[in-house]
Amino acid sequence: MSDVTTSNLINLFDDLPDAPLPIYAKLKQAITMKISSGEWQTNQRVPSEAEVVKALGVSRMTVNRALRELTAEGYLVRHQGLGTFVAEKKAHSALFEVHNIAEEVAARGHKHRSELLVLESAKATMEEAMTLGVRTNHGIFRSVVLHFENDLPIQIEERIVNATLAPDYDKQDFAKYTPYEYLMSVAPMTEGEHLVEAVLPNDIECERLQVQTSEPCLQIKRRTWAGDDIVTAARLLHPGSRFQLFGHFGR
Amino acid sequence: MSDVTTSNLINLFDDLPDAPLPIYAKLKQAITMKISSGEWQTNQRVPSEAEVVKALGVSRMTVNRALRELTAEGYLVRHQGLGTFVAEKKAHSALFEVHNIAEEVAARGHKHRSELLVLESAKATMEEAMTLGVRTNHGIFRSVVLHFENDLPIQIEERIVNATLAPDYDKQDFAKYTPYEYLMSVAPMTEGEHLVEAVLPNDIECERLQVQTSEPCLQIKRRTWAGDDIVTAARLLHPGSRFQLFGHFGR
DNA sequence: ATAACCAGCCTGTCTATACAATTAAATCCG
DNA sequence: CGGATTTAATTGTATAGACAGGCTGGTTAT
Repeated sequence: MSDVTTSNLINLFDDLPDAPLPIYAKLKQAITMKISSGEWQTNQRVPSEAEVVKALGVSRMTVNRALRELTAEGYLVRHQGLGTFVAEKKAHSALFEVHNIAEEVAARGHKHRSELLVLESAKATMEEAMTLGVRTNHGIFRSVVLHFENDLPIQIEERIVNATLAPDYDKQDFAKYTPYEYLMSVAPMTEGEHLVEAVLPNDIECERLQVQTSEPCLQIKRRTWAGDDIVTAARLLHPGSRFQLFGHFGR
Repeated sequence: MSDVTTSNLINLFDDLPDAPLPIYAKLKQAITMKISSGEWQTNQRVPSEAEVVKALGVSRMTVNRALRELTAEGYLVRHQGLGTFVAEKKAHSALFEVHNIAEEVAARGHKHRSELLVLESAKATMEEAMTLGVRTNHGIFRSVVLHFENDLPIQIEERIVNATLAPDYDKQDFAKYTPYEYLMSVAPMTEGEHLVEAVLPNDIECERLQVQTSEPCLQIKRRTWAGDDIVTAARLLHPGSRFQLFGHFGR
């Protein structure tokens, strides 16, 4: 882990908009800029509190607050006795939550229905096993459900399910309840991850969603945990012309 | 907003495992327990720093740290001159976290640079005024910035800014700092909303992003509040082949 | 040579004090 | 009565000082 020369300290406050910000905030801003500009690389050591105090003539508690908050925000990592370092990439940055499609449609006051296209019991391929965190040939279920909003296709839901954690998945009536609703009832989903992309649909997907080949679609890949186990992984495909993801943060 | 009796203070430290925790951490734990148990209701006023100091005999800075961190974590809301209150429940509202494209690129260990394409002062059209929640002809700034990751276009950032809230927006050097970084420094962004869609780029956008006309793009529309005012609205366009949104929920 | 020790650096926490900024209520005054 | 002003309460920030605890590297003792 390389060091940071003192020269980097001298201009920490340079070129900052002289907005009426508290000192600790200016310091935070100056440091995040050093990081995002690439001047301070991952795992590189950043100046110690004492060094900043000496260079900038501010109180150690002020420096401490800036570094502590940046650590809480994931920019820095601190080790007692060693120093402060630029953290590894912020993995979980943009976070959002997606609702159950049936709920969403209902919330808009529209009619929801769904068609079950595939429901089978199978053994996990290597790729599926990787996705679910199980061994190859572990028992899984595969399902494909097509969701409609006011009789227009709104989502293709491709899903694989860990059979150990939801053994009765293939006995459900998915015309009545969505797979999501059933899985929520059998396994308390405590954690999840999403991957959102814009993609072009293939021919089968075009037909199912009733869109042109050239129409961009919003694809959401989602994995859901119950405790340490992955319950299910889904790929949700929405026609771009009829679907938006809405999110809200703060208060 | 009702009050909290002093009796609630006396036993703040009771029933806590006497784990070797710092005082501020015990205080945080005691307060979150009061909230999650329902003893302290939403919008209810919680003891002031001075009251806790008097009741528990700890330093005000220690109490301040506990309350400040709980505020950052969304448990409390503080108003200078008024007091500290239990925050609204963090509902199942889909939440995103804002971040900065420059940071993201840097986090991946890649080089970020940006080109300022447009920066102008103007009067809000009716549509822009609606978006920003101001009157037509209210002063705004418009900017278009093209962001690169390792010299490949990764984002077109179209933005309008409320000139009243960020009067020096047009005097910034957006080759050095992103608009996001400047706006964060002048206005504490407390709230925001996102709209994510899959769209096809028009000809100008294709050229700027160096993609084919048929390539789907991920479009994020974002509005950001500081208190009750909308500071800025942005439209972010990413090439679908080079960009994914990643999210994580739960714990 | 090896082990034990220690000095120095660094972060983590706590305290006491001071002043600024904001808000609501109380007070004053015409 | 009503408007302007003052006051008290509360949070926000900054500072100086103190001590604890972890880590590293050099020194000393065996």
